[in-house]
Amino acid sequence: MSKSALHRGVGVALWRQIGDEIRRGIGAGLADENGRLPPEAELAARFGVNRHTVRAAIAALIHEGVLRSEQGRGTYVRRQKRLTYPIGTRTRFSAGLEGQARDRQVELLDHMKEPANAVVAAALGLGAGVDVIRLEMLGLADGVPISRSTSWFSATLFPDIAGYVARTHSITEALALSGTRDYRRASTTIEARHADDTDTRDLRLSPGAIVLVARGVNVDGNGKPIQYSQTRFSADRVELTVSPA
Amino acid sequence: MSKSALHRGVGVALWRQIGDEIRRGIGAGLADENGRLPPEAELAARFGVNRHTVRAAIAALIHEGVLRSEQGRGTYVRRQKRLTYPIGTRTRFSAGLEGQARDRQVELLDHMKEPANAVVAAALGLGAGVDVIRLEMLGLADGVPISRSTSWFSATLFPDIAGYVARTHSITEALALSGTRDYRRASTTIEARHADDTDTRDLRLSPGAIVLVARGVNVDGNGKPIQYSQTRFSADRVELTVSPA
DNA sequence: TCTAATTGTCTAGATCAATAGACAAATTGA
DNA sequence: TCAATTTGTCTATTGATCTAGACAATTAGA
Repeated sequence: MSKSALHRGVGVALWRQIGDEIRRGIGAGLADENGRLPPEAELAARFGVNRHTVRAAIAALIHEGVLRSEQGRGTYVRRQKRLTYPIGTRTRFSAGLEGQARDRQVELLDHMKEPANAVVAAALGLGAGVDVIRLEMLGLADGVPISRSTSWFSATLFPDIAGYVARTHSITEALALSGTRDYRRASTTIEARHADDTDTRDLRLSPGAIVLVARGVNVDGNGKPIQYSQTRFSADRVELTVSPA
Repeated sequence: MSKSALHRGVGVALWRQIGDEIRRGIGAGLADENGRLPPEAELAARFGVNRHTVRAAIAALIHEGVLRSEQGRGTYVRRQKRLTYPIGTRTRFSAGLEGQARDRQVELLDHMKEPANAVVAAALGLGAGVDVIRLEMLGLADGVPISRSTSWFSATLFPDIAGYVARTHSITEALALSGTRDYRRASTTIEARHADDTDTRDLRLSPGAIVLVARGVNVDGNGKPIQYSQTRFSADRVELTVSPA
């Protein structure tokens, strides 16, 4: 839409700005039909910088897993399109990405029982300090980390949720095994911020990258809150769709 | 939640990382009840950098209008809380921010008639190349730019929309004057990216800042598309809430 | 009024970012 | 096989960023 120029002396190195620009350009026709980027010399001319500066940008994107380059041939994009993740009343990780990635999977990184803090207690409608179970999860599409979420469940109602998730790799199935066959999204809040340490590690991002943060509550058929979760998405790999009804 | 450490040699200057960190810390208890930040020396110690580096970060935030500092007294936050902007079927700019800001206003920056491109035509259900009216608008809360939007309307159905918006400073009223008394949001897509030139100028951001981009279609009572819009929010000043139903 | 706390300004040196140029190494197609 | 294209590596130089230290200016409180 607007051709964002580079800014010097604003605390962001040119190679990083160019890297962000290239990432954005991918999917907007920067690469050709084979996913091949223009040669370094041409990019340098287009951005009005030295080739070494473009090379630094490309090196960073290669490190992130966005690009891959071959001597004598050129530099190629690893994945062309951004995923679209639906946010609606009936969001399920795997079903939402169907048709966009061959392999979709939820991995349980960690789980623990802990007393609910004020926010979690309020969201789940529990008294403060009541025991809840916290799950740390990673969502993957074709082996690439897409989302990193933290969820809380009542320890009384879902004592075995962690085991079920570990076994089935699915929240929907784990809830079904716990006796909750249906659930829906009651509310979602979305914000954006720079990636922090946890994000860069788990989502394989570089510092300065953007994460979308979605916080929300899932309720059962009777409207009773069963899950509070906070999910971080890589803004480079995902966009969110708010589906009506 | 996680104490994000600083990263050296990653293309983002320390003073900018610290600036982002301070911005995030505001509203998470970094400033005291009077909006006063810890002294520079303490911040420098906390981040493990020289005081001059913290000063560079603060200088940038002062330039952005986030902070204000007084010699001998300390450094203060200008606005403590982030606004919450609701995204739902019945989103209206002014009503959505009611109670969060005293003064809310929509300003028409520019308008023109132009042939619809493929995306706009598809969204509005028009043939490609049919004339549409494009409005460039700025949303303000208490004089601070909050959102920057571009909207398209059918030129046949809403020939005078620009004049009505300029006069009433309200989309809802301009549509009513055009004969459309009710409308609702059919779909919204949300993504996050770094601010580009237009964003930094109109929303008074610094490069490297984050914008939330919401794209969506409003339809009238019969489900007929009447407005396609693309709105950019400053992620530092706004969070989005997805309201159900 | 004096002192402590705090922000503002200056100087000097060390490290990182960007430019410039040259040439090597690999690939492709004539 | 040869030439053109493209990525990979090296050296050297200039400007931006970060550190270190010292001291001035302003404010608030004892």
